[in-house]
Amino acid sequence: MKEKNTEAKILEAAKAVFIEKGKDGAKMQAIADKAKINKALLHYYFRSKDKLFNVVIEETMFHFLPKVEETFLSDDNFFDKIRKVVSDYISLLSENPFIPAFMLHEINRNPDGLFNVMMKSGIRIDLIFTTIQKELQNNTINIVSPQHFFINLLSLCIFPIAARPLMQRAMFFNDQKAYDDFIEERKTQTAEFILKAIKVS
Amino acid sequence: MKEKNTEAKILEAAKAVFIEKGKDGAKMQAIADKAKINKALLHYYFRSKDKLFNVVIEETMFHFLPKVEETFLSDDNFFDKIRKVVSDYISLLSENPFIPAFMLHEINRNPDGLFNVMMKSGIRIDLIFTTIQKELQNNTINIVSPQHFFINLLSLCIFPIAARPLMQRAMFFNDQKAYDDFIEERKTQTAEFILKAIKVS
DNA sequence: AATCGGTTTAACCATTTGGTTAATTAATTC
DNA sequence: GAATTAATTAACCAAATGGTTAAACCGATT
Repeated sequence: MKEKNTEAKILEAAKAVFIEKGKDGAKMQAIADKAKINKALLHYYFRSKDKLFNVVIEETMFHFLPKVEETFLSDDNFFDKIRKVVSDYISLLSENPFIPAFMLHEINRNPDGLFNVMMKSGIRIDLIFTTIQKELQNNTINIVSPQHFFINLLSLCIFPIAARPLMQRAMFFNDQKAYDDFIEERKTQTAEFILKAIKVS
Repeated sequence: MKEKNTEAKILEAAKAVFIEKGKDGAKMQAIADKAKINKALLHYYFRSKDKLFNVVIEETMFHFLPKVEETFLSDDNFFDKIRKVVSDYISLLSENPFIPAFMLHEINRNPDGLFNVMMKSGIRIDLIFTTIQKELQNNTINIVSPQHFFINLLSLCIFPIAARPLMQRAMFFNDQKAYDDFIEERKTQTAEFILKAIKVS
């Protein structure tokens, strides 16, 4: 039989189920169903739920972590970098709307495990801070610290996607398109909000 | 026996366990152990896991939702209101560090259920928007819309607590006190960041 | 076509888990 | 203080769930 790559089919299904339901809420049977295979095949390929989940976590981190660093280390104008990183990151997350809440849940469920994976990803958060620090010394921006600035940026990009299901209901009468438009606006407005807050006056 | 109020003891334990582990990760036995009672007593008082969880959700929402509205509807100067709501909300959340990620997870797990509870809480988000809108018409602030402004404010308060376990490791070498200080700074700096971003220039 | 290795499945197993029952103990009422 | 009601527990149950096993299947090799 072997119509396609079974392992890839399983991983795709596992990602979808784990990210939507969380590790505890996800059932191996549900993953098998989604991949249209027998449950025993899951264990044939990945041994255990823990092992499978770890692979999902690693692939997810490798997929979503580097984007920020990448843009920050380019040699664009600093303000344009902010515009780009905000827009790109909001785009990426809004196409994967369960990722933010999933990751935040996992951050609290197993912080050490996540942090180890993050280290393995080779991301260099200190390089981002250095870039910001340099800009700070050039007197083009006015911020308290690179850490505050960076967290502010992440907050404004990630939270509106993580909280979407409630915010869409509470602010837009559960109008899907209204929130889509809202997110679309945020791709530019969030950067302008940040820039106004940090520009030297 | 009946040393204290058993029902309250159970609820306290249930809150702690549910909020730390999430609905799926929480086990009834763990709640019983934490409350130091027999598992059957849980069902004697609350019938089922679902029922118990609903009570926890309701109490949690009633505890954490109204604070924002309260401050916003006071008749302080608008800028002082922002300073106060930001400081108070960051304080409240940092004393209950699992709440943000728990709520965000729940928002995605069961948005309709959560929204219904929110409605029952009597919170009037539209009144907050009206307050902001009025300020907008008085030309004292420069924002895109009350919705953007409100989400920005929530993002900057909530995300840094929700992501703390990872951020503390990634940014401060897992130094507890360093992150405590960081949060303490945010109580004032976040408001100033927002104010700079919205003040008419 | 017989065989051999990797792949897939149906059936099964052991543990965990939410929930129940029947009996015991503590309070309350008469 | 006996009778009645409420609170609490140990033991048990059934379903769900992660994981295993042995057999079947399939494609390639000889």
